[in-house]
Amino acid sequence: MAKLQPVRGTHDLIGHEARAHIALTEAARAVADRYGYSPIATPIFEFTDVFQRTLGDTSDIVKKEMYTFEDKGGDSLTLRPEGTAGVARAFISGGLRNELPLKCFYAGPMFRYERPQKGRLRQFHQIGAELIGVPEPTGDVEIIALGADILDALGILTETTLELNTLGDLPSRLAYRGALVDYFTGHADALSEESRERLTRNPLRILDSKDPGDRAVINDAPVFDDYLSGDARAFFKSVRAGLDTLGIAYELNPRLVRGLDYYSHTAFEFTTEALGAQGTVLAGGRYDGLIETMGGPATPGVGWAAGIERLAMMLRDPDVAVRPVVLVGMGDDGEREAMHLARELRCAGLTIDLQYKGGLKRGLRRANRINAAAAVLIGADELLRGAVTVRDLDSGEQVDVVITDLTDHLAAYR
RNA sequence: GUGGCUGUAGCUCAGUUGGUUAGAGCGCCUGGUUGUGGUCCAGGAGGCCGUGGGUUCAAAUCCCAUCAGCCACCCCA
Repeated sequence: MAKLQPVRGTHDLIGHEARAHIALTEAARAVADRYGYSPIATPIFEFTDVFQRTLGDTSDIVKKEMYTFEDKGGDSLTLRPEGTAGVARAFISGGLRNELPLKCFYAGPMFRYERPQKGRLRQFHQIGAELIGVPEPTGDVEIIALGADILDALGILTETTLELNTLGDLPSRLAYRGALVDYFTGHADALSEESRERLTRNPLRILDSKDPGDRAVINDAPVFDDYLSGDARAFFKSVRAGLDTLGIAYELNPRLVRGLDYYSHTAFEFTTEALGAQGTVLAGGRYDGLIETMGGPATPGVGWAAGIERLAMMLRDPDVAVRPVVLVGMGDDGEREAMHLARELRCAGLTIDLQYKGGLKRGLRRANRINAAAAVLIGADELLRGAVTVRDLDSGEQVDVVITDLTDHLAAYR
């Protein structure tokens, strides 16, 4: 802490950046509203157990990325690294089992102790949606459609690719996992060091390895399709058919593996080339076993999360801030009247920027800088007549306006 | 957590083989216009050269450490 600087991997949101985040979140929320998804806000920290148990002891998040600390009461707490576990916990502790299906949308900060780089921060923000209590593939289709429509509302759907895979049901996955471990163990000496580690942690990940040596071994590895149960295969087929019906394009990616243990069946990611190494923009899947694992009633769920910073990087200058009208008062009487009028006009729904101090020149210069549409000049001459001067800052034209007509006159600038 | 690149004014950057008061553009402030912006002209403020240590008569420049940013890996949003 030599100099006053933000904690590594955190970032201040200032000005148009802050505005862009809010606009983006609200645009997404509006789409979620139309899908009937209600807002939910869970705490940004939970008992460590909530994440440890649900994400799986072998996941990177639990192993090295959690912000965990002990509070003054001696409880181990963790800043949430993702949103689903908290929602699931709220579902259980709030006794919402009679409210099914539960459809919710959230937005807020997440925390992961990672090495930061572009598109990856220690505190970042996500929007997310969860659909709890719907075991049918229709639920998967809806949740994916919601994600696609939000990306579309933001104008970036066409720059993304929807990748789709199935992780099968639990029996299928365990059988396949076992087959993979057997196979790769037999070829362990040919595997990279990293993949040998993955063998115990998450064997499915080996399939996604970029190591050339690994690729050769992977080519002859068992194929998941051979281990998929009939039910799991039928489920996946329904999901694909639903997406086809809605005209949502996707690419099958058999190597798409989710990092968190609680996923099953459908896994999907909207990815882009535009963001470098961090290509995943919106990702999720089905988590049928999660709530039961946490000690709740067996309840299926499906959902996704998207990184707001990553989405924001894909938007092109969405600065659509309203152009204000600037009020410039001159002299004591003028400044007092400006303050008074500012409040009246704001209450009337206009966006008003009050010039607090300084003369006309400075007021106009500042008006120009903040891209104001018009300036209202309030000085002694005008006040004697009960009027003000309204200057259009684009044309430079000025007109005298009686104060009682000002609100109506400025309607053109709202 | 691993490897590579980078760090000079609010921003983008220049700074010659180490050499005396560290520069430019943009932005900001003031004046030219005691009540009229954007253009133009003149002037001004603003830098412990990321931080700490070392080498040297002398360090923005060389060495080490550290912090931060970027890129790749890992992983993920």
